[in-house]
Amino acid sequence: MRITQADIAKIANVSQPTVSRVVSGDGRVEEGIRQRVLEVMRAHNYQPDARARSLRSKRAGLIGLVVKRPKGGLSDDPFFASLISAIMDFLVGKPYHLCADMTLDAQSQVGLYDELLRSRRVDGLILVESEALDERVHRLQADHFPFVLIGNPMGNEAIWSVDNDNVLAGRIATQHLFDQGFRRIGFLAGPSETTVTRDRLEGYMQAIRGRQNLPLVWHSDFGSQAARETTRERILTAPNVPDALVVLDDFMAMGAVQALREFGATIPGDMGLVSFNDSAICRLIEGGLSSVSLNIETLVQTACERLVDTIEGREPEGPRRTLIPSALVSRGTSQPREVARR
Amino acid sequence: MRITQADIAKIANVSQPTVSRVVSGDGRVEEGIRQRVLEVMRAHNYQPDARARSLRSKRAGLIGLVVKRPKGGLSDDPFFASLISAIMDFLVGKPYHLCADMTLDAQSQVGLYDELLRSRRVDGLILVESEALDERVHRLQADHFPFVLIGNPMGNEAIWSVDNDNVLAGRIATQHLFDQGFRRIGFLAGPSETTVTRDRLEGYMQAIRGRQNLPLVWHSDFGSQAARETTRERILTAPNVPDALVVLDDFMAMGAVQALREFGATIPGDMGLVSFNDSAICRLIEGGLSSVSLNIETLVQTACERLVDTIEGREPEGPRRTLIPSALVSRGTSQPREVARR
DNA sequence: ATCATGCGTGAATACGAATTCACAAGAATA
DNA sequence: TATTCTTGTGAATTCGTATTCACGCATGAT
Repeated sequence: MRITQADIAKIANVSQPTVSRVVSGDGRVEEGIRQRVLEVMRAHNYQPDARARSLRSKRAGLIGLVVKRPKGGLSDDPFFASLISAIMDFLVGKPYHLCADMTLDAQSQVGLYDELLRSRRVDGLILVESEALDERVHRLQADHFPFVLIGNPMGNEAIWSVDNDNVLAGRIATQHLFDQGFRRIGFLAGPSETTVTRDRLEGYMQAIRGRQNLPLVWHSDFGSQAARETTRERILTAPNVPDALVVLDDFMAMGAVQALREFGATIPGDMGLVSFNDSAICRLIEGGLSSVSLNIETLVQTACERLVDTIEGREPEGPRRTLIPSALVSRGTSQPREVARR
Repeated sequence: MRITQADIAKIANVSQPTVSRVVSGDGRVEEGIRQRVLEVMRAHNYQPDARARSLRSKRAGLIGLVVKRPKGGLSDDPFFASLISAIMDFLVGKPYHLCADMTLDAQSQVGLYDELLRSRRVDGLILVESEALDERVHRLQADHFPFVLIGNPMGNEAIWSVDNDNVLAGRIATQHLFDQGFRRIGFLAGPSETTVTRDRLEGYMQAIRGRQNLPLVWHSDFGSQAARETTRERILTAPNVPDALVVLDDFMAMGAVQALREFGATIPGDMGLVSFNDSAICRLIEGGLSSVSLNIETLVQTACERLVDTIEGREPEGPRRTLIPSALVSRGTSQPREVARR
């Protein structure tokens, strides 16, 4: 049998509301009584019931995270791991817990939407989506439900959203290679329909403007093996082989590294490399892989602060659309050619 | 203003309990009335309130996951990523959501325990801990709270627990190297006080029994760089250099690969390698890194099924302590020496 | 015809805490 | 002394749903 406020009240010879006042720190309780109640609570190891509390006070203390991925599609995704890790970090000590859900298809999306939001299970939602074209978003807006999008809102300025500034990241990566003395810079991209490819490629295009006449772009599937094959069969055999590559992510870059090694090319002597994400694998090769770090902590912190502000009725600071700048971590694969050659 | 069962009842000209019965699928409602109520519910877009429901019916529909890690300590941990991903996979379509929390220290542990369990926020708990010496575990047992441990219960047979069979994994890895023709097999381990090191080392010891007189064990810190230094400075300079290494995890193995390459040694010609976890990085080197796969899906599925059974009042099948067998994924670093040499 | 049975329904209550409201007792003011 | 104004407290109500209980009606058995 559970100890309730009513039980505590009876034992301490006060009324249940008084116990409630003590629990929630309402000042209007005489010090003597307060102490007595606290004592009884401690003695009986009382713990308030979150459900009853939330039913009455309209605060669930839960923040939902919804990710749309195929089954098993998260385990190898370092972005997701960092994301959820950063959210959990952020929430430590705050009066919210993380409620994480995955959906497979549009069908279960809507179900989850009802299940999580309209049933008032969570106070707000973090949506992770590369593009916010979803019907959900409209429903969320129509219902005035607090939510923040991590990803691209497709120009919808009414949505609170946070994203990595992938255009900037692409520019930084390319610019860095120019600065290090590389002159024919190529881009090893992912599938052209993905936002991340589009954005980083856009940054690359901006950076080469005026410095390199011809963009050198190759599209490949994700993953190190696909990138390795593309590098071997299409980049290294191209009529105009670049002297440096911006690669869409660390895994693909590692594939490129393999292909270059097999070919007998030195890095960065024959080919400079910069990739994105700055994941743990960047340190797995001699000298390290230069990579543009995504600053996921800041991204998550910004998103969470916006969301919590919205939930708690404050107007969040800053613009609705926030882009988190990236910073390059320069390692061996982008050292100046002179240095690399001596 | 929210639509409640009472509202629906009034509109459909029935009583609130009848609406409740329709919602929860209680059969004892006349078909005509049921249809009318359903119609009104649809027309007004009714969604039950999870909080009220759970207050009354004692079911939160949440499963808690508690991980003890330092701040930021999850983002680079592929085990954790697979774990949480597998849990989310498992829960898709089931009447439970995942509530994930991280604690930093023993202090916040207890707070979280109160916050999650005793406040009845979650129905059950998944504890991820290498060793269950925690005070929490005793409290969980004392309170008869449904929970399952992922990790080592330290011989406590009263606890439902699931773990990778790391002893078996260590044996498999070592055995495999013997089978491939290696004869002086070393073990590059992590810090000796960690359970994972102890268990896999135990498997190694079992496997070399009778086949190799002397165990060859080196302890190192976690991470590729520490492993690389250990390999370079202590293994490759040892009086008795092994011809193959079992390495505690993929990252450390990649460090060993680096050291071997710098040394000019070929893999597996001069040194065979097998590691553990079978993470994505195994495919980042030419030929691939042989690794013992942990089968986290099965582990998580077993743990979750046990937990859900316990929550729903059924006695879970199988033994309290379950060990999930691992399977070796053989790749280039453990190819037979003859093959490697021709 | 009579009585046990079963079914569908609504009134009432439970779940546990927060909040509203009214009402004491005491202090401060006129 | 009579009248406000505090201040602290408890009775009652609220949140939205599930459950218990009792009642009325119809069915079937006797």
